[in-house]
Amino acid sequence: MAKTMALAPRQLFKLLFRHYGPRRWWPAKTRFEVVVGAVLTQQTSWTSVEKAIKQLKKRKLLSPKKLASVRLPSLKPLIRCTGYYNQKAERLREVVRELEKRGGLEKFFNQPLEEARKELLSIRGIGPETADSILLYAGNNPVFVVDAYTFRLAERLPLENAPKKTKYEEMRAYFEQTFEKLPPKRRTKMFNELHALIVEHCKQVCRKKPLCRECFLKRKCKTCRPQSI
DNA sequence: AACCAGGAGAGAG
DNA sequence: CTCTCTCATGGT
Repeated sequence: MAKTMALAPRQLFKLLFRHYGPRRWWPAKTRFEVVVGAVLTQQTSWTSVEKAIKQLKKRKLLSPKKLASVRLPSLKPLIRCTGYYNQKAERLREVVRELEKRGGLEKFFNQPLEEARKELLSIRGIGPETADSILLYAGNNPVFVVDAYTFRLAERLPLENAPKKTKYEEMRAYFEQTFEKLPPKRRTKMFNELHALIVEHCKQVCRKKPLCRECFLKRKCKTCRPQSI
């Protein structure tokens, strides 16, 4: 009976946090690095992005000014390891240019949240997930980031009353609503951890260490089934 | 050796 | 609005 019960987002957070502990995201030193990483990590593993970031640092290109004016032939080989490097080189530079045009990140986040989101989404190379990643992890705004893992988890757990796949905005609203009574600072911290926890969990259960539903819920199960969450 | 990775954009219907 | 294709390298 208990194993067919749908889970609420709060419970999900509790279980994941208890199991994995704080994630300390985003793995970057500056807000600008968050932006660069957010673009490069699209459909790509983070380890590849780390290599690319390292390369950019080595070439002293990891700054708004430099990246805004770099020539594509110089940029492409450095981020080649992240895949889609032709697109990403062009789009990454464009993203940096657009943000510089608006006076830099400091000034950019000094505006209403919805305005910032709208502007981010208007830039080529920034879709909903990347925009929200930047808003949350670079701007410390109380925004929940939805990714492919989130949809998968919501469907397979399942999460109670969760929206269907492909409905990004609905899923984001679903998570944000469940914590709406908390103060903004607290929400920011929650969303920061929850998204990172979902990523960590799915990376493990979907590839390396299969963890069945029983394990997930109770952390003690002798009959792990193949269908991991 | 297939399959997936912390997506996004463009085009078709 | 909802599919479907494309972009591409790197790890399991």
